[in-house]
Amino acid sequence: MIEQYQAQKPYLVALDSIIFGFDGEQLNVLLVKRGIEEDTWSLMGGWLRPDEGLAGAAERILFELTGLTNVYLEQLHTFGEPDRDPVTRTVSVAYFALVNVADFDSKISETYQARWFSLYDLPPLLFDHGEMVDLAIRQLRYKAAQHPIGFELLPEKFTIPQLKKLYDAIYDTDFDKRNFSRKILSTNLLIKLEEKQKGVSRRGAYFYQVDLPKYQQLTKSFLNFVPHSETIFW
Amino acid sequence: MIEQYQAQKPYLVALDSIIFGFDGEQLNVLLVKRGIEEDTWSLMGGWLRPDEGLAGAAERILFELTGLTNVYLEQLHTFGEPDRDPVTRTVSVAYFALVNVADFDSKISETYQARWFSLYDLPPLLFDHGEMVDLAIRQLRYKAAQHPIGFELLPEKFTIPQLKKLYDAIYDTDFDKRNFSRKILSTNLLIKLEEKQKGVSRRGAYFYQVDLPKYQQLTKSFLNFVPHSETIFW
DNA sequence: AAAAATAAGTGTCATTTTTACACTCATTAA
DNA sequence: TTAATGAGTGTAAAAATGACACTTATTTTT
Repeated sequence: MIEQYQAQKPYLVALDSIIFGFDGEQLNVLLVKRGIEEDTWSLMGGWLRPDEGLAGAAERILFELTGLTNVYLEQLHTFGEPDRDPVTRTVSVAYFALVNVADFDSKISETYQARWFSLYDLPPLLFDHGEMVDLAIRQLRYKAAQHPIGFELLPEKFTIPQLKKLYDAIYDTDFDKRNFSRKILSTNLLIKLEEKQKGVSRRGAYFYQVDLPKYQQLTKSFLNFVPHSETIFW
Repeated sequence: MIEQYQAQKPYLVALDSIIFGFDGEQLNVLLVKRGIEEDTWSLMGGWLRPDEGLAGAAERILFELTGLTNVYLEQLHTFGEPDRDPVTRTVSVAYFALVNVADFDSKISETYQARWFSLYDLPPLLFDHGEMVDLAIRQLRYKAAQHPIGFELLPEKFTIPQLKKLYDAIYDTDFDKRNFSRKILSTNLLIKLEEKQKGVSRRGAYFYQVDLPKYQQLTKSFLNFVPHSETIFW
C-alpha cells in the first residue's frame, strides 16, 4: 500500500485566481505583470503550502496581492496539461473571485504591478491563463443567471440602476429596467433603505442592501425542474 | 524565477471518479473495496502520470477499472485539505461519470472487487470520498435540471417511461408523466423511432434516440435570464 | 374467441411567469 | 419658473407550468 504511494511522482500545485471587479460601468479582471516577457500579464497566483488547504491558499494569495478578505471565492476548475507550465509540471487550481473595485487597495496594486483590464480588452496572458479567464467568464454568466451572486461585485449599499448596469455588463446586453427591477425585487432578497443616492441623477435612486441571512441561507437551492422545490433564485 | 519553483514542495496528485450508473430503477455509484479496512469502500481512483493531463488520466483510470470508453466525464471539484489522506499529502481531482449499467463489464468488476451501491445505501467510504459523492449528487441534480445529460445514463435507445424513471430516481420524486413527456419532447432533442419496446408492458413503448448533432451543439448555452438568448434546455 | 389486465399515450384548463412597451415623478440646474 | 435628467412604475398579450383522467394497444387469462 505504502509502496504504491512511494512509486508516484509528485507535482507542484499552484493556485490562480480570476478576480472580477465592477467599476460601475464595466467588468474588469485584475492582472499582474509577470517579469519574464514584456507585455505578458498573469492571473493572481501562488503556490500551495504544506499547511493549508486549497481554498485557504487561494484566500491567502488573494489577501497578499490585494489586501482583501471576506471575498466571494469559488473553485472554478483545475488545469493540469503536462506542458501547461514550461518550467516544471504544475497542476493549477483556478478560483474565481468577485470584488468591488472600490474596496481594492490601490497601494498594493502598485507594489505588485497589478491592473484592472476590461474583459473586452485583455492583454496576452501567461500559459493557459487565457483559457482560465474564458472559463471564468462563462461560469460567471452561467451562475449569475440563477444565483444572486451579482451583489458580491457591488458596494454594500447599491441602487437598482447600479445593479442593472452590472447585469448589463455581465451579459453584454441592455435589460429592460421595468422587467429587471420586477425580477430582482421578486426575489425578496433586497431591503430598501431610506437613503437615496446623490449626485448621479437629479431625482436620486434609493439604496438597497442584501438581506444577508436570507441570502446566505439560499446559497444551496435548486431549480424548477423539480416541482414543489421552492424556486428561490431568479 | 526558476528559484521560486525550486523552493516549492510538490505533492501527489490523484484522480477519483464518482461513477453513476442507472439500472432502470435506481441510481447507483460504483465503488471498490480498498484493502486496508474491512468494510471501507473507495471511489475509483488512481494517480496522475507524468505524460497525461487530468481528463486523460481520469479516462484512463475509468477504462482500466471498468473497460468503458466514451463515457460522459466531467470535472467536479479538487480536494486538497492537508490531512485528507493520512499517508501522504495528496491533492485529488474528482470527476463524475455517467454510465449505463448494462454497458459495464462485470468481469472487470470482479477483478477489482467493484460493486454498485444504491445512493441511499452507501457503505463507509475512504478519506473524504463521502464528501465527494455528496457533491457529485448535488451536481448531478443541479445539472440534470438544465442540461439534458440524463441520456448519458441510458442505453442508446430508450423509452420515455425509462427516461422518466431515471429522472424520478435522480430527484427522488415522481414526476407527472404527461407533463414530463411534454417537457422532454419540447426540447426537440429526441427522435422517435419506429421500434417499440417488447416485454415490459402489453402495449409497448416507442423507443427514442438523442438527436446527437443537436445535443452536442447545445452543450454550451445558457438560461433565460438573458432575453433573446435561445433557451434550449429545459 | 372474448374479456380482463396492464402500462402507454395523450388534452385541457387555470394559474403563473414572462415579455414588450411609455408615461409620470422627483429633484437639480439653468 | 422652467427645463432637463434619470428614477420609478403598470398593463396586457403570450408562453410556460402544473394539476388532473380517460382512451388505446397489446398480451394474458378465461
